[in-house]
Amino acid sequence: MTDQAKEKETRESILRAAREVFVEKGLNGARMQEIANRAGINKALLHYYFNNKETLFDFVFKEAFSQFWPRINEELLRDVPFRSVVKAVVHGYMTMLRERPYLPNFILNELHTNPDRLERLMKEAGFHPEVLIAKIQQEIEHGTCRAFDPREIIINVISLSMFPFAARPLMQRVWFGNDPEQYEQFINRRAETLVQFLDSALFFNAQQNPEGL
Amino acid sequence: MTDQAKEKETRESILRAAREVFVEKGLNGARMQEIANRAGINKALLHYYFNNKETLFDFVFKEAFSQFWPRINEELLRDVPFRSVVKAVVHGYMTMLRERPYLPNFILNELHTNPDRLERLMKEAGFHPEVLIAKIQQEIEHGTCRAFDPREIIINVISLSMFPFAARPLMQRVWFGNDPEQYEQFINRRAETLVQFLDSALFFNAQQNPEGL
DNA sequence: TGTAATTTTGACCAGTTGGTTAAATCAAGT
DNA sequence: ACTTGATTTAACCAACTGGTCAAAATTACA
Repeated sequence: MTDQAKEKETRESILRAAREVFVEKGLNGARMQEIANRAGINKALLHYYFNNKETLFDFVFKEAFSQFWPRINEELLRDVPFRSVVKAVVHGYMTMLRERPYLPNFILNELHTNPDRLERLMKEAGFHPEVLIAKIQQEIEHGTCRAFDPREIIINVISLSMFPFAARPLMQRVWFGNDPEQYEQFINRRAETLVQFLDSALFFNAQQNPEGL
Repeated sequence: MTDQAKEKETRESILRAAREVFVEKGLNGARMQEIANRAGINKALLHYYFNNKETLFDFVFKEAFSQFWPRINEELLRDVPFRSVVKAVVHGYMTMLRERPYLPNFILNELHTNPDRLERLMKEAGFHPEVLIAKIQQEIEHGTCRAFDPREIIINVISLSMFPFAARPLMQRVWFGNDPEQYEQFINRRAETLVQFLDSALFFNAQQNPEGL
């Protein structure tokens, strides 16, 4: 194996291990030793790749944080109705979260512990809601969408998508006797019903399906 | 001052300090020394009142956790329509969360770090959704409420109530230039609009207000 | 006032943690 | 084979952390 390939491989295994441990234990609970162990390397080598804990955490957190806001630019550029945007966003969130179920908890966890990091990352992984808000307002004026504060609509969509993942340990126990499989099925069904729920909440003629998508 | 009064006062100041520090830093990030400092006492005295960190954390967490599930028994016993129950629950949540804005984050934080504690607390601070589910199902059959899985309805109500508090640092920065006052106003307005939102989502004749309450 | 019980304190400790260092190993080019 | 540079390791350390303990201060009460 070449040098570069090996380097990259080690780096990846470190990041994978770091993600695991940070997600499980949080920044403060995570131990560099454990990350090294899971990556199958020495602790000194860990510091060789990432100078210190903060650097490593920052890298992992940044990666996760970049996925927090809905990705909608493409949909918005095309002239689809807001209703289809909602559907696309929800489905996008749900598939993303099925792959990264740890993400909401991870982000909410370290959200208020280090405001400076947040400030910095907010600028880097920018979310520009102006276009989206304008579209919502436009549909409200046009009478298609119910008249809620657009910011609340956006927060509601994010809340409904993320919270069930963040509160999974609780929900899984209450509703499904702590059976992971049943909860996954529940989440799978939810991808559909959530769109219906938001449809009823936001749009006037909520019985039939939206045309696009 | 009598012994008992003083003891109680010290104990309360410890708990107040512990709540602060645990909420800010999490279980692992919290330092017994800092808790002692904020309580204005010695670290040894802290261990005199609470044997160890776990005991203290358990106490604080348990107190918070007991408020997680909606309190609805009284409303349900009276024969009010589900629509009014939703309204009452949302308002109950919002006033509770205005007093304890740290609660969602705090609970979601330590949710998946210690499953055993969760298991124990779930039994103590019991939530018995059977009655509520039955009521929802009944209204669905009666044609008043849209046909969603009752469990999803409950999760949605909790999500919409709690998430904006859990994600406050983010939301406050994105929408309100990190001005706490503006966010509080936003939350205050939300108490009303959230009821409307759920009304549209769940019930068929969603324009006018529900009769009860 | 005297005394037993409780509350508070400062000093201390053993274990852990993030991080360092100097030396050893390895890969690749010449 | 030799040099050069990157990678890996074991041993180590200073700082910190939760927790202890014996003694001092305070309080309750006879």
